[in-house]
Amino acid sequence: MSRPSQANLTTHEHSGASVIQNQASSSASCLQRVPKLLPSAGGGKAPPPSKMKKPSAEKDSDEYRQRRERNNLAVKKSRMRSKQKAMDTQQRVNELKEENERLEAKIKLLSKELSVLKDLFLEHAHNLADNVQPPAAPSPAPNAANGGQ
Amino acid sequence: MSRPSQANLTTHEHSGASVIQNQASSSASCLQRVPKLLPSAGGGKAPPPSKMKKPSAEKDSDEYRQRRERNNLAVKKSRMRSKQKAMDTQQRVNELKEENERLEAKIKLLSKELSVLKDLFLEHAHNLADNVQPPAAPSPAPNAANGGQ
DNA sequence: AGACATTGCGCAATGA
DNA sequence: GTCATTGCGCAATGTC
Repeated sequence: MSRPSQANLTTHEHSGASVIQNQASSSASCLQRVPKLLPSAGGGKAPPPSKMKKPSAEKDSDEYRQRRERNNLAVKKSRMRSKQKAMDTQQRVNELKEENERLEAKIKLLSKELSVLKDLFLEHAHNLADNVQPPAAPSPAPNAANGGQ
Repeated sequence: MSRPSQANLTTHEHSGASVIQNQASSSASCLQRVPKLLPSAGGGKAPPPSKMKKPSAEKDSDEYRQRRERNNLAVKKSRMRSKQKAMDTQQRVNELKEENERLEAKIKLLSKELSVLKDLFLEHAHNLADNVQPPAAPSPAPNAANGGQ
């Protein structure tokens, strides 16, 4: 479930080949400059360019390559899960909204039922009061102006 | 207006200096990292490394740099909004859950009320049935009504 | 001590 | 044409 097929990952030509660079094996090959990052700012600091964490070696190392690949996989997985989670959350919102509507409808219905019963009760009470008192003259005033609330 | 203060961006030490790399320095001719991408795979193509979309020029162009910078800003903005949206969605879930609880509590209360009223009704009905059983003589024998004889 | 997971960032392709 | 989105790799960092 977590990993469909990482075999494809290695292939992974997303679109147009873009930066395909292969350091292959032999020959250090140092073409292509990588101007990445900013050209330093004016007022900022002036970090000595001759500073690199990686002493040139390490990068060609097989182990480095392997670590990178593993990390790339991990990153991909993590991002996938992140997206999935987002979608799940969105769906949850929809479900909750639906349930909310259902509950509100139910409340409406119960309220109505309650209102009817209360009215019946009131009517009964009036009838009883009126009937018991004057047995011969039941006043025909069944209903009154009573709001449900 | 697009760049509030790129001075900081350039410096941009979000955590700890990260990848500040400058290709314009002496020494270390070409050890930048470019091994990007994977070593091709089984069915994939074999992209000749000696092929670059960017004829070396273009990249040094001021316009290129400018475009990149602008895109970087756009990317940042987009990602920020994306995260914000995700958080909003999560919060919505919480709100909806709260409201759901509220509604359910209300339903419970209404149901209880309804139940009580119904029970009262049943009780009354039984009483009536017992008392009104004999339609001819429903009155419980008035004590002094006909005692004259 | 290693391995995996997260996160910020830049690049490039694509969408609108 | 510009900006917005998205997939990807890299590196730093966090967690176990």
